[in-house]
Amino acid sequence: MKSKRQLQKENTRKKILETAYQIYAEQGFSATTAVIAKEARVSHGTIFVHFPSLDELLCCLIQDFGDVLGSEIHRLAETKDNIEELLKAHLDVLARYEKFYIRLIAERSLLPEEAQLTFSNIQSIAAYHFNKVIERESSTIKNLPVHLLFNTWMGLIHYYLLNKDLFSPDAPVLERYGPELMETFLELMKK
Amino acid sequence: MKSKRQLQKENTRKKILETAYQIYAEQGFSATTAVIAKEARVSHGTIFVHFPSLDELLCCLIQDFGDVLGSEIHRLAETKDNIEELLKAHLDVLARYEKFYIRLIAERSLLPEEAQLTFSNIQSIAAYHFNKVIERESSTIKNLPVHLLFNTWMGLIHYYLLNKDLFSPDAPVLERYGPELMETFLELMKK
Amino acid sequence: MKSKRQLQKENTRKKILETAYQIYAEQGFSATTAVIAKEARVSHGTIFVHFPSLDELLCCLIQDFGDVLGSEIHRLAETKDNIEELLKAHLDVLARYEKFYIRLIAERSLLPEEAQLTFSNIQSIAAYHFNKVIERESSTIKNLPVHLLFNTWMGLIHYYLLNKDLFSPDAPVLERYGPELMETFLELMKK
Amino acid sequence: MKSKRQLQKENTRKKILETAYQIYAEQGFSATTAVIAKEARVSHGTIFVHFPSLDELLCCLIQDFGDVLGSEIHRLAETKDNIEELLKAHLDVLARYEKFYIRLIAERSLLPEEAQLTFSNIQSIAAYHFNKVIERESSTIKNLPVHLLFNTWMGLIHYYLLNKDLFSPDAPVLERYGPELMETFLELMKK
DNA sequence: TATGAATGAGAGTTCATTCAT
DNA sequence: GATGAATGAACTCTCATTCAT
Repeated sequence: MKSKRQLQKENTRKKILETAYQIYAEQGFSATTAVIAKEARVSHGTIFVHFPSLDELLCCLIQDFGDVLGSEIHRLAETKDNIEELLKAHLDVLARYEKFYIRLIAERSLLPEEAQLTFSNIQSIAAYHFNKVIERESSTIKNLPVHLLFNTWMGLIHYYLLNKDLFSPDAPVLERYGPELMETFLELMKK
Repeated sequence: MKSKRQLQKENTRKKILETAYQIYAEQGFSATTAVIAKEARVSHGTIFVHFPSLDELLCCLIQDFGDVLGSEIHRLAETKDNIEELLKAHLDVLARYEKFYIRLIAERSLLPEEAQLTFSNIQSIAAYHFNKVIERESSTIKNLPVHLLFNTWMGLIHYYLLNKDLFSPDAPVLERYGPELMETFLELMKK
Repeated sequence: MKSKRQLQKENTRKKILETAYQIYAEQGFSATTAVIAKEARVSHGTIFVHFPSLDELLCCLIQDFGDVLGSEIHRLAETKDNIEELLKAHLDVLARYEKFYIRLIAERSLLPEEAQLTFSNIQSIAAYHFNKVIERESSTIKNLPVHLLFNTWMGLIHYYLLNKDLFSPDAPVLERYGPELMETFLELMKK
Repeated sequence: MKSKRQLQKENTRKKILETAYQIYAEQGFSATTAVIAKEARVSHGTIFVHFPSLDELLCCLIQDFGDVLGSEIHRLAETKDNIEELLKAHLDVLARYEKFYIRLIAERSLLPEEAQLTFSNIQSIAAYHFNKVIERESSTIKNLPVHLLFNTWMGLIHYYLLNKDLFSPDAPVLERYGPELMETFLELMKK
């Protein structure tokens, strides 16, 4: 059982991470620690009590995000045994975190290297499930290296995410274009 | 006829733009105006004589870049009447400007909104030629909306460009993976 | 008779002072209260339970140090009745606390004024014994005001202590140069 | 011939150094760059236009100071051929820069290492002249290693400088005690 | 036209101190 | 009495922009 103090500390840390998540999703990764602190209603110094540096905060945040995203993809993907459902699940998960995910892929170069790696690892979970399902359905799918199929899929959805302002400035992109993208990709893969 | 002064001025402006292009290609768009001025061998203030603000410089630079890229694509694409050659031409052009182009798509969020739009317009030229060729070859190509085919192609190559550090940290990505990407895409499109 | 709580409290206080002594000896007086607390295995706040402010801690520490040093000098000096043995005793005592003593004279300006005064008072004990012995041996010693002789001696050893990094970066200075300094000083005083 | 711009720049740099000199002399080396900027009537950023970092400012300042002090000592010492005059000259020079010199020897440990070395080198100039004169007068001086004589002298005056608050809180120490110290030291050296 | 020294708002980070637990 | 999370003022340093020359 946790003491009140421990709970409060965890709360503050969580609050900072959640606020950072929102602020970054909204303003991008050039948002300042001062803004995050203000929005989280903690003092500026408090951020550095919980995270020794901005880079550390970013790493933790993205690590956490990666864990959540990865495990959600994993959980949903596990029960899917056809490619269509898998892609749908993938889109569903990304749609839920769309705003932040866009910032992540759009501003990756601003992030500390460690965070970049962390994020890179997320992809491999999706790739793993993709692989598994593709192999099973290989008879109806064009004979191409799996990784190229996967990268085409990733490229397609990232392209729409990165160009959200063109495709769907106000509403979430994946909500609007997800089905279309899926159908396109399925049709392309088909023998 | 231009006075000597005017020529000199144009020269300086050009020098700044060229240097900015190189510096940004090398260091990304967080490079400072001071660095650009130094490398261009002009004073720091001179930059602001020619461009009222950094954002203006970025807009002009990307405008210029867009014009060059657009017209090069246009020039090469005009003579191509099959999809394969067109894609090859597209890759060739992008390969020539790879470093800067990557920065552009990777750090687009750092750019002023106007520059983002400017750049967006570039795509339409490629799209136009893509459209034209696809329609001609529609008999052998899967029956999908052309813009989705185009976006799949763009997504694929952008995905490799954006993840250059993973796919080809040292050598240019398009040089190494271009053919493979093209073949993949052609195979996918095929009926 | 003391309650358990009182004993505990005294213990903690002592622990803090001892740790502070070691940390300051090692790192100088710019060491932070957080470091001291950590090393003393008490919470950061505990320091301020025992000492209302950092300055107060410093004053107590230096007061205590002064008391120990003063009484040690006094104890040893009391039994010495010739100048040579007195100086030797003085050096011996200082050698035992060399590291901290150096910090004290080297970083005196960082200390609260009160601590500076406290420390100043230490000197007078040495001066007192010096005086006494000198007067007894005045026949063989140059006819100079005693305080000037004493200050010359203090100056000489402080000079070596303050420039330890030049004279003896690794080994204790007084161990290495003490005898030499003593001989020099004795020879200088001699008629 | 220098342009107005160059003169102005040099002026600002000089102003910053002079102000830093005064502020440090008055408040010690923990004075902040903001205070120096304010007192020098330049913006805070200007300091970093002229000196890339605080450490660099300190190094330049102490370098400059060392050069001035060293050459003054050298100039005055050159024409002196007896020890008495030499010591008087030494005291005269130090007296002129007393406040800053005290900070330098009192807070040496706060300075960047490079500055510490710079300062150390200053001493050797005094030592050189001391050596030369002592050798000439060796017949009347006690037979002791010259460096020990020199260090005794340095120790003596540094001791009075470092304890200015005890010996002469208001008036300059060397003005008040210089002659006395000199006489004492001469008497001690005498055979 | 070109210069570059000067500006100043704002960045991340540190740390003695407080106070609810 | 002891805790340690939270505070916030103060620190050094950055950089697009200005303007007298």
